[in-house]
Amino acid sequence: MGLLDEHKSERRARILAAARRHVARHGYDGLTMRDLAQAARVSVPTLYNLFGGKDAILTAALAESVERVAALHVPADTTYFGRALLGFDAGMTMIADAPDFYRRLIPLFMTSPEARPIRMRTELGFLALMTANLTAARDAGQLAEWAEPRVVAGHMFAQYMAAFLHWGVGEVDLDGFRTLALSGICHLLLGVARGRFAEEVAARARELTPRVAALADTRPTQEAPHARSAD
Amino acid sequence: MGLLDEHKSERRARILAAARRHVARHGYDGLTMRDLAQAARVSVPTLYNLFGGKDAILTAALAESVERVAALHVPADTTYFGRALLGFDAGMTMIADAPDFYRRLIPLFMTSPEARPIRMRTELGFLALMTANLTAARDAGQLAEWAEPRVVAGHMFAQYMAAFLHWGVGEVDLDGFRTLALSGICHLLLGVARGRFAEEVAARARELTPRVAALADTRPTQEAPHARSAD
DNA sequence: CCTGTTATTTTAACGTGTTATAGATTCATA
DNA sequence: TATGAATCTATAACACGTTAAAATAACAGG
Repeated sequence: MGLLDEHKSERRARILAAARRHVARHGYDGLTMRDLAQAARVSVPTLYNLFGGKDAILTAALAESVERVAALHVPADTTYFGRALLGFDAGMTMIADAPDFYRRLIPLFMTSPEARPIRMRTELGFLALMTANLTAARDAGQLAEWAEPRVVAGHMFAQYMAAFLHWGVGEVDLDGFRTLALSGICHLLLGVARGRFAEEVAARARELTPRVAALADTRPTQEAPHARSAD
Repeated sequence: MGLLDEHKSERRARILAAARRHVARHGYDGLTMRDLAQAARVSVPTLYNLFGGKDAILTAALAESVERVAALHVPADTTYFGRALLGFDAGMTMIADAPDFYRRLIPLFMTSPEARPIRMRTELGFLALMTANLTAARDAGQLAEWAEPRVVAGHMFAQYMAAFLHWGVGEVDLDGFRTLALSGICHLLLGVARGRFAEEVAARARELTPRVAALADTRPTQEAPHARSAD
C-alpha cells in the first residue's frame, strides 16, 4: 500500500515491458537475465526476488495478455454458431496484436508447469463460453440429445489448440491457423448440431474444406528456420 | 563400412541407451551432458561430434522409437472404423511401452525445431493411414460426398495431438489420453460418416461421452508437481 | 533527525550447455 | 610393420540461469 509497494509495481511493470519487447524481437533464448536486468534498470537478483526466474517472468507477461481477453462480452442476439465465432475471434485478435511475442513463447505456454495457470484460465474461459452456448442450443432443440455440451466444447478446444500449435511451430501462418481451427470446430459440431445450427455449421464446413486442403498442399516439407534461437 | 564406422555406431547406441534410461528416471533437466558422457563411457565433445547437442540426442532417441511404429501392418479385413482403431492403438502401445520417456520429452517433441522431422513423420504416417481409410470409405458410399479425406484426417490428428499434450502435461493419465483421443475422433467422424461407418462411430461416441465427462470432473484444478525438474 | 526494518544492489560463485584447442589413439594403407 | 589421416579425448574456457553473502539504500515510526 505504501510507496514501497508502488516502487515494486513500477519495477515489475518495467521488467515485463522490457521482456515483452526483447522476446518479440530476439526470441526466448535471445533474452538473457543480465540483459533484461540492464534494460529494466534493475539488478539480476531483483528479477528473482520479484518473479522467481526467467520462465516466471515470461509467464507473468503471458498472463497479463490473457487477462485482457478474460473479461469478454458476447452479445446474445446472434445464432449459436455466431456466438461461437465471436469468442473464437476474441482470442485471434489478441494473438494478432503481438504475434511474435506469442509465437516465441508457445513452447513455454504449451508445456511448462509454470504456465499451467494460464493454460487453465484459457481453457476454462473457452469451455465456459462454448459450454453455455451449446447448452442453450440443446435446450432449444438444436443439439443432439445424447451430446454432452462440456465434452463437445472440450473437443472444440482441442481443435483450437492443435491449430495454435501448428502456427507456433511455423507450419502455417496466422490466416492458416484461423482456417484450420475454424474448419476443425465446424467438422466437430457437424455431428451434434441440429436444425438451423446444423445448417450454418455444414455450410461453413463445406466452404472451409477446400481452403484447408490447399493449406496442406503448400506446407513446407523441409526444415524451417529455427524459431527458438536468437536471430 | 569399416571398423571405424562400427565403433561410431556402437558409441551412438551406447549414448542413446544411456540417455533413454536417464531421461525416463530423472527427466530432461536431470540429464547433464557430463553425466551422460560418463554413463556412455565417452567424452563430452564426442556427444557433440556424433549428434550435435543435447536436444539432438534426445531427438534421435525419439526418432528411434517412432521408426519402430512406422512399419505398421493394418489388415484390410475389418470395417473402416476398426481399421482406424488399429492404427490408433499402434501409437498407444508404443507410448505405453516407455511412458516416462515420452512424457518427459513432450515439450521437445511438440515444439522444438530439432524435432520437426519426427513430428512430420508421425503426422504423415497417421494422415496416410487415415486418408487411405477415409478414401476407401468414401468410395464405398460411407462418407459424405463433400468431405475431403485428407482434411478430415488432419482434424482427427489434431484430436490425437491435443489429447497427447494433455497427457504430457499431467492433466490426464494414459487411459484418459486414450479415452479423450478416441472420443474426439469419433465426434469428428460423426458428421461425415454414413451408413454402417456412421452407426459404429455414433455408438462409440455415445459410449465414450460419459467417460470423458467423468474425466473432466476429476481433473486437478491446482498445480501439479513440476514434471520437467529432476526428482 | 535518528533508528530499525525491509528491499535492492553488489559481488561472487556454482552448475549448466556448448565449443575451441591441442594431444593421444585408432584405423586404413603402402 | 610403419606412415598418414581421421577421430576421440582431455583440458580449458565462455555465456548462460540461478543463488548466496554482505553492503547499501529506501522506507516507516519515534
